[in-house]
Order: sequence, then structure tokens, then C-alpha cells
Amino acid sequence: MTHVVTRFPPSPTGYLHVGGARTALFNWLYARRMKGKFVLRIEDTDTARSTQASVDAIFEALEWLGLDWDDGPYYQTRRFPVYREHIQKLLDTGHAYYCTCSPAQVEQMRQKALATGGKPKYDGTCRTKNLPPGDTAVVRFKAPLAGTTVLEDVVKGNIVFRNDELDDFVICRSDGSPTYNLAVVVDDITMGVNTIIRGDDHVMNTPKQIQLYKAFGCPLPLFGHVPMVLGRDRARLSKRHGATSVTAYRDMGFLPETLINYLVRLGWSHGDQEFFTKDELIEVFNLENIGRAAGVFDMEKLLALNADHIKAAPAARLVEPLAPFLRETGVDIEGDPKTEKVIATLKARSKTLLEMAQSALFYYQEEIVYEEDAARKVLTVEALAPLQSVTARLEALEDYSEPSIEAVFKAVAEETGLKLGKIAQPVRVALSGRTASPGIFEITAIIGKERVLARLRKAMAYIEQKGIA
RNA sequence: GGUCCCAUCGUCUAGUGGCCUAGGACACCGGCCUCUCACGUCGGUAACACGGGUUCGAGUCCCGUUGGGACCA
Repeated sequence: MTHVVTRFPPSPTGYLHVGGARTALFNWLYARRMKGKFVLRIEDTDTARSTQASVDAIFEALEWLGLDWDDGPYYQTRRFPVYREHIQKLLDTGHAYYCTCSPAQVEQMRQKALATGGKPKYDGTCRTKNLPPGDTAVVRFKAPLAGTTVLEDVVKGNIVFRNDELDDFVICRSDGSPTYNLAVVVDDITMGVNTIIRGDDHVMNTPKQIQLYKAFGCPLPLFGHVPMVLGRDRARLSKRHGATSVTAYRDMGFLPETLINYLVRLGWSHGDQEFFTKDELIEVFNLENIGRAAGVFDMEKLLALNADHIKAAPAARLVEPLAPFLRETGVDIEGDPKTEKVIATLKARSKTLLEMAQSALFYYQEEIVYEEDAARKVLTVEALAPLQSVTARLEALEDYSEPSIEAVFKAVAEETGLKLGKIAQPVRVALSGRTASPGIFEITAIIGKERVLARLRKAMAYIEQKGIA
């Protein structure tokens, strides 16, 4: 195989879900790794369920993940002439025939076969009749009656199917439309796809497809069937397990590199390594290390991985993805010079960008609202003295920088004989409204002298008022 | 019902006959660090589904059982 061509063929009947994204990812990574091509094909022949909105949603999700394609998007609904041509080719070479058996007759055959303990399948009534085309005729593939069809799967190993289990399946409906297996095979052949990595729910289609390749006289592609993604209860992942669409994870504050890392590790491994960048994956991804067993999608681990990727990302890289979450709360960080510093203080304490935005709020708010417990426990009369001292010293500070701010706190500790915690906590609540925040010196520095002094004074006033009441 | 696939800690997994008294990660529990919360760090609990073979030796190979899942109907 000189030039690898992989593909991703979603049906535009909904959003891109994480299982589909994983399939796309495997194909994309393999193409990139092998310096091959990645083809995108929209399988929209189910016109009743396909929508343009879904097509757009799929593009959006792929773009967000950074899975770019080299060829396409192709749309199956625009390729009917190609299918017709190939169906005719099969007819011409004796690999297919017209069949006029009605659905009712076919159903009867199945019942009969079932009743006598046989397999429910088409009995080949029209196989040798050499029927001409007709309005009600379908085209059936003339499948081998005996022997076996072998699927040499790169992830599952060899799988053998007995040909007498399979029947002469329909490749063209009476309205002229191609069936799924025919369209897929024709597409993959004509698009030059030679590596097919897909979910193992397609295993049972594969022998039929292999027979079609052989009938067309085309070399078989490399097949790799990857296991499904399951929900907590080990049932196929679905909405009732929580969010399944890729963009929903974006909206919850996950980084695209997290999802890529997580999805690829769910069913593939590289020794003990857990953390991967996209570039690293392109370096080391392979088909040999794809596992055979289905895996459970675990939100906890996804969160932990996201925390790792947030931690690893440079603050500047996070400004743009964080912005929408802050805007959601009414904060516009567009062009705000302190945002990178803010992010730097929050990187190690955020599992998602949403959480980071919530933690960042106090940096930007004009009015600090105290959390009830925090105010009650920390903003007490005992806190008044250290608060006053900190305020006075900060106000007198010429060089308002983190090191000198730290010196101020140390001096207050010395002066009052209080532990740093007794000083830092009241200041923390005064500045952030909460008992938990980034380091007291850094937030004091970032918020800025003027606003810090205002918040400190407000806190002291609050305590005094509370003392009177 | 038929055909096919799968089976290591709760979860993701390493393991390709001796390196396994089974390793890593998440989660959980405890210590340390510490201005809070985190981060970090150190340690702990926890698995080869079951039964037969093959072999000097089996998590690793074979068969069966059980249990999951997929597809078709």
C-alpha cells in the first residue's frame, strides 16, 4: 500500500456524537500518520432523516476538533449516476440480475425457511430467469452459494463467514436507488479509499461488501473494526447517559485536545502513556494497538484529562476559548491585558473552562458579593485589625508588585503576631467574596491597587455594620 | 431465534508462555507541602469471569460454560 486513503462517512441525521468522532479521529490520525489522504463523505441517501442543519453541525464539530479533510465532502445523493453505472456493470458481467418477486413473496420465503428450520433469506427464484428490467424489478447481487468469505480484520483478526448464510441481497431498489452496501462499496472504490476503519456494528455488512469488491474485480481495502463506546451501564452510549454530542462538550468547557486525547485512548493505547498532544498522536498512532473490547465513556476521567490539558496549555492559548464563558456571565475580556495573568492563576485549579470562568469572575466584577458562609466565618471583628493594617500599608506602597505585596503581608503578620492565614483569609474574602481563591499575593497584585483598596474598605465597613446590628 | 464479536482493579488500560508476589491512569482513602482551594508529591484499598485441557511453566495458547454486545429477523 503506497498511499493510504481513509474516510469518514457520517449520516447527517443529527449531531456528531462522540462515538462517531472517535471513528473519524482514528481515520484522520491514521491518514496523517501515513501521510495519506482523509476523505469526508456525507451519506445522505436517507432523505427523510437527513438535514442540512445536521451537515453543518457535523462540519462544525469536525472543525472544532481540528479534523480536516483532504477530499470531499462528497454527497451520496449527488452520485446516483455513478451507482447506476456500477450496478449496470454488475448486470453486464453476470454478477447481478433483475428480480420481480414482491415483498410479500420474499416475506413468505422467509417464513417458510424459518418454519423448516432454515435461514430466512431470499431463495433465488429469479436468479436464473434472466429477467429484463421493469418498473417493479429490483436488482439482486448474485452471491456465491457455497464456500466462505473471509474478513481479514486488522483489529479483530480473521473472521470467517459461510456463504450459505448469506443470500442474494438487493443492490438496487425498484425506484432505482442503490442500497447501502452497494453505495458504500462503489464510493470507496471510486474515491480510492483503501483503508476502512469503522465501528464494529458494521462487521456483519462486511462479507457482502467483500463479495461486491470481488465482483467488481477490485482489490480489497484494509478493514479495521473498532469496538463501540458504551455508557456507564455498558449499553451503547446514548443521550440518556448524558451528553453525547461533540459540541456539547465544547460548550461544557472542554478543550478539543482533551476530547481527542480521551477518545483515542478509549480503545487504543501506547504503553502506559495517558497524556498526548495531537502532534504526538500523529507520530505514534497505529492500528495494531487498537483494542478488541468495547469501552465505557467515563466523565470523571475526561474531566481529569481536561484539567491536565488546561494545565499544560499556555495561558495565551486559553484566552480565546475562555472568552465565551465569561461573556455568558456578562464579562467581556476582549483586549483586557490582565486576562493572561488571570488564567495563569486559575490553570491548576480548573477542570473545565466553564469552571475557570466562574472562578475568574471576581477579577472582573465591580461589586463583590460575599458568599454567605465566607462572610459569616471570616469577616468578623477579629479580622478588622489585620484588614486595617493591610489597607494602610498597601495604600502607602509605591511599588505595587507581587513581591512587595508579599512583604506587606509578612510585615502585618510580624506586627500583629497573627499567622499569615488569619490575615490572608479576610483579605481573600474581601477581594473575591470566597474562602477559596488563587494565592493571596497574586490576586492582590492582579486586581490592582485602587480596586483592592476599595474592596478592603468595603469589607471593613461591612464588618462594622454587622457589629452594630 | 440465527450469525458474529468481546471478557485483566469500579472505569480506561499495560501485558503477545517464564521479566507478573499482574504495572500505569481516573476515582476513592491517608501522609507531606501550604495563606485558602487547588497543583505537586509520597503511600494505600482494588482485577486476570468460571471450568477443563496443552506445557516443565499460563493473565498470555486450545475447548467448553457463563455473562455482555453487535447485526439480521
